[in-house]
Amino acid sequence: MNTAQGARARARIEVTAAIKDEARRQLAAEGAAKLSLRAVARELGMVSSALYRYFPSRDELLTALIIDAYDSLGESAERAHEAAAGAEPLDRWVTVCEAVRGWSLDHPHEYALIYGSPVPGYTAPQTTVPPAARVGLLLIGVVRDAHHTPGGLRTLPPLPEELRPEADRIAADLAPDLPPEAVTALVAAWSQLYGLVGFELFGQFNRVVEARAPFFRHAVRQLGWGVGLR
Amino acid sequence: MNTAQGARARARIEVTAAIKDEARRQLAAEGAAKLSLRAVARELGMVSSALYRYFPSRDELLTALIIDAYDSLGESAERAHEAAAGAEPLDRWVTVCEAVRGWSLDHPHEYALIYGSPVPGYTAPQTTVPPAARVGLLLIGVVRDAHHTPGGLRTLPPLPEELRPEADRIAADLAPDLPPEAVTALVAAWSQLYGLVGFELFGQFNRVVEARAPFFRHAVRQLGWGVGLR
DNA sequence: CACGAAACGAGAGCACTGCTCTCTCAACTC
DNA sequence: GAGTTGAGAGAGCAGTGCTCTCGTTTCGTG
Repeated sequence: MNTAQGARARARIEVTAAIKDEARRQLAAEGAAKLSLRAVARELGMVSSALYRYFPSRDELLTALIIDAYDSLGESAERAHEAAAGAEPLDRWVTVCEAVRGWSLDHPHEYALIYGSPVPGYTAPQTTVPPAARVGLLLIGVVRDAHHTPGGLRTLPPLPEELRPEADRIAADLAPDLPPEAVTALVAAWSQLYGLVGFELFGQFNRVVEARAPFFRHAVRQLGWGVGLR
Repeated sequence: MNTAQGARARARIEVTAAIKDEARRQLAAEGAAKLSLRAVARELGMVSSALYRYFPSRDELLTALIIDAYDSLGESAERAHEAAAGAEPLDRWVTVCEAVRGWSLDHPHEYALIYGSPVPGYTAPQTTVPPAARVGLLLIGVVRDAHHTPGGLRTLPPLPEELRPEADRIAADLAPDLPPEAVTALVAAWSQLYGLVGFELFGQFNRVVEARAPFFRHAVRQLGWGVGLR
């Protein structure tokens, strides 16, 4: 049904893609704040106003790039996970984390776009939620696999009283089959993973950590251990 | 010697402060990207070009704000630490972390300025390093105190072979009196703290974590436990 | 004290930005 | 084939960072 679309519709798809490609190029080269609609249009041989036929505003273009970035990151992580299919859960956990780190080092500006400060004045629409969840779901999957495997998860220390209801709620939302202690630890570890990546990427580790890959590997292994993997 | 400075010099100090204050106001209101030199000048009743007598560029203004932000955060954390002087190390650790979170929630745009994506194309000069280190030094201090206290630190799991030299180097740089396992865990925990804060601040926890304070408290307590505190 | 240097503020101007509006022309629909 | 819709061009608006020039004020020094 798509193949014999009108010439108009096909052109629209192509131009839209070309705009995103060029925008991504500029994003990679200069960062989000220097992404200029006019420059994109110029590079594509069009005039800036024509671009508004495809994206109603600069923010909408950025949203499109954000979604693509989440998907690109998610796909990287999922591929790495599949490639490690046979391994121990803890090793798969480390593999996924390293894929996140690798993608981030390869796409620093796109990382900044999705996990750095949200572009000021800009709040991401709901559309971005599912792609954004991919890495998280992957990590949940690793822990769930471990849980349903002989040996299972370590027993984690009990949650403090004040956190029990919240932990039950989070667990019910994300992974009802896992113990609340593990799900809570998982959410924390998920965010902490991005602390590690962000600090490396944004220079906070400069003159502090030199051998970044081994450091990262060790840190995320500890993180995995902390959610109950062995 | 400062009191009888020339009228010119005193005026310069005042105007410089006024510029920073107004810039901070705009930063808090709108975020870094919408901080406009012209708007600052306008608000102060000067013309934009006059502002360049005080800051050679917008980036330099931002740098000044970054340093102030680091200092403001550091001071918050230090004050909280002092207020908890008598407590157990682990409790002091949690207190410092909560002070970081509190300051960040109160100053989201300043947090974004220093720990979010670096303003694109911009790399912070060396001047920012000492203020940026304050929170880190505080955390090191807590762990060091614990180490030199009866009971001391937990014995941490041994480091992997590949990380030993790096861990020794980091420990020698930051805290030669602490075991390398602890210093390595400390650096990781330091970055992970900002993962937790950043995710809360930038909306990644929306519709996932609701009771943020208890969640955070628990997570950083685990973090402290992970560096050897008990 | 007076004079020249330095600091300061104002204003005009440049090149750039996101975005809007109007106009024309080609493609599609009925 | 006529009418509707979508695409691109161009001009224009308000805003940005930054530079340059030009009087004025202040200051250190001869």
